Formats: sequence, structure tokens, C-alpha cells
Amino acid sequence: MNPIDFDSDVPAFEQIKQQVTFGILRGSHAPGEKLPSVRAFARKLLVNPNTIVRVYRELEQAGLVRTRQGKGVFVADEALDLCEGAGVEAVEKALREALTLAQQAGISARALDALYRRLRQEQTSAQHTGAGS
Amino acid sequence: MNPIDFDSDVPAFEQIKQQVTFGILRGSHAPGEKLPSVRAFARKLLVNPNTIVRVYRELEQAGLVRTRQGKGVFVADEALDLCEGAGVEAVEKALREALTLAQQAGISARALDALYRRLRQEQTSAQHTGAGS
DNA sequence: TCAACTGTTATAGATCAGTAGAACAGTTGG
DNA sequence: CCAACTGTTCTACTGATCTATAACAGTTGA
Repeated sequence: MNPIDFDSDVPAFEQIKQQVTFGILRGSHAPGEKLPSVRAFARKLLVNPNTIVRVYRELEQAGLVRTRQGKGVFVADEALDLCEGAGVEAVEKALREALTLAQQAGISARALDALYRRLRQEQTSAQHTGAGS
Repeated sequence: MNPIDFDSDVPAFEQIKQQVTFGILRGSHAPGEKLPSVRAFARKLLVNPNTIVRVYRELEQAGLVRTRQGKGVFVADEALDLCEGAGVEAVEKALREALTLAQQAGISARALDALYRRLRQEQTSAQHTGAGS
């Protein structure tokens, strides 16, 4: 489980939500599995329990988890189907932002392609060197 | 000059800052040129003069503009060199975010490449259809 | 000089997002 | 029952952003 980057402009609850979602997507959290309790999760990530509450509430609204008072929060059975698109969607949105930015900055399509290839290369090679969390 | 998107999560002063920066980068504002006065700019963009003050203050700190009290705000001579990197930097940052996201979501490099090509294609064709504001 | 423009500074207030703390309520096993 | 866990709810603080208003100071041209 990755630590929270408090310096990021992405709020803590968003980072955690993404972590859980992607955890489900990658199979780290199987459907029916019990997620950490609000307080335990909060202690682990060094955030306020309320932040976790918000994460679980929004995940439940999205249908990714089922929460039962007094028992805990569990990965929903249909979670995998539901968040299948989530990953692509999030990436697509981020990618769109980058493209719009490039256009406004007057960066040529060719230069942009080159930049993309370079960054993607960096990431691919970084994966082999031991980024296995 | 694009209008401000008040629904965006990007603050107004940031949007304006970017507009001016990219305007310089694309040659819309030549070095030595006078920028709109604080009050005129505020009226045009429907924001408070203080917001423009902040924009100009930060742009001056970045060395992009020179402000002379009583006369106005002018594009700095060395502005082009200074913000040349800014465009690429901003795009690179956005691109990195997208790549990191893709990695966390477990999206394959091939799928990511395909997504990138598709979005870039969309944008390229959209440019021809009349996005010239 | 003076009016009309320029940027500068200060203060106050509204709003919102994010977070924090404490108290409330359901579940379970002894 | 009760202790220890679970999720829930309410209230409040902090910081960032934006607005509103006003007063201040330099520049210019009539």
C-alpha cells in the first residue's frame, strides 16, 4: 500500500480512493474480501478516520464496495466489472489534459510524440529496475 | 483571449497566468509589448482587479513581464527564453501523471500507446474543423 | 496644476475543500 | 449485560481562492 503524498495537489481522499480502486482492478482485493476498518486504515495511512469514511462512502456510491454497519466494508461482487473502465477513464482524462496543454502551448504534434515516447521509455525501463511494491 | 472557466478546479488566476504565458510563447504577445492594464483586463475577464494583480505579480517574479508603476505591464525581453521551457515542462508534468496513473491501473504499455494515438488523432483533426478562436 | 490614466497595497468578508475530533449507533463474542 | 470492535454523524477549524472596497503612488498630457 503506497503512502499518501501530502504535497500533491491531489487530495488525500482521492489518492486513497484510487489506491483501493486500482487494488481491486489489479486483483489485490478480491470481491467479497474485507477491507481495513475505518480506524485501522486511518492509522496506517496517517490520516483522519473521517478521510477514510469519505473514501468508503464514495466507493459505495460507485458500487465498488458494500458496507455493513458493525461488520465492516467489503469489496462488492460486481466491483471488477464496475471499475474496469475506471482505470482507462482516469488515464484518458489525464492524457486529454496533457494534450490540451500542449496545444495551448503551441507544441507541435511531432515534439509531443517525441516527449511521449521518451517518458514512456523512462517508465518502462524503471519498471525493470525494481519498482515492484 | 479565452474566457475563464469558473467551474474548473484550476483557479482563475492560474488560468489567466497560463493564458498570458502561452500567449507570449506563441507570439501573440511580443517582447516589449504592453499588456492590458489591471483594471481593463479585470473588466474583460469578469474577475476582480486583485486577481489580475496577483497574475502580474507572479509573472513578474517569474521574469516574464516587467512592470513600471504608472506606465503599465510589459512583456520582458527575455520572456521568450524563459517561458520556452515552461510549456514543455507543464506538458511533461501532465504526461507523467497520466503515465503513472496508467501504471497503477495496470494498463499495458501497448494499450496506453493505442489510447495516446487515438486521443492525439482526435485533437489533430479537431484543429482543422475550426477551433481557431 | 490637474485630471485621468497607470500599478500598489491593505483590509475585510464569503465561500469552499480538506481535515480533525468527538459523540452516536450497530455487531459480535465473552 | 458488556467490552471491543465495526460504521455513522455532527460540528468546527484551517487554508486557499476570490471578491469588494478603498486608499495610495507614479506618469502623462492638456
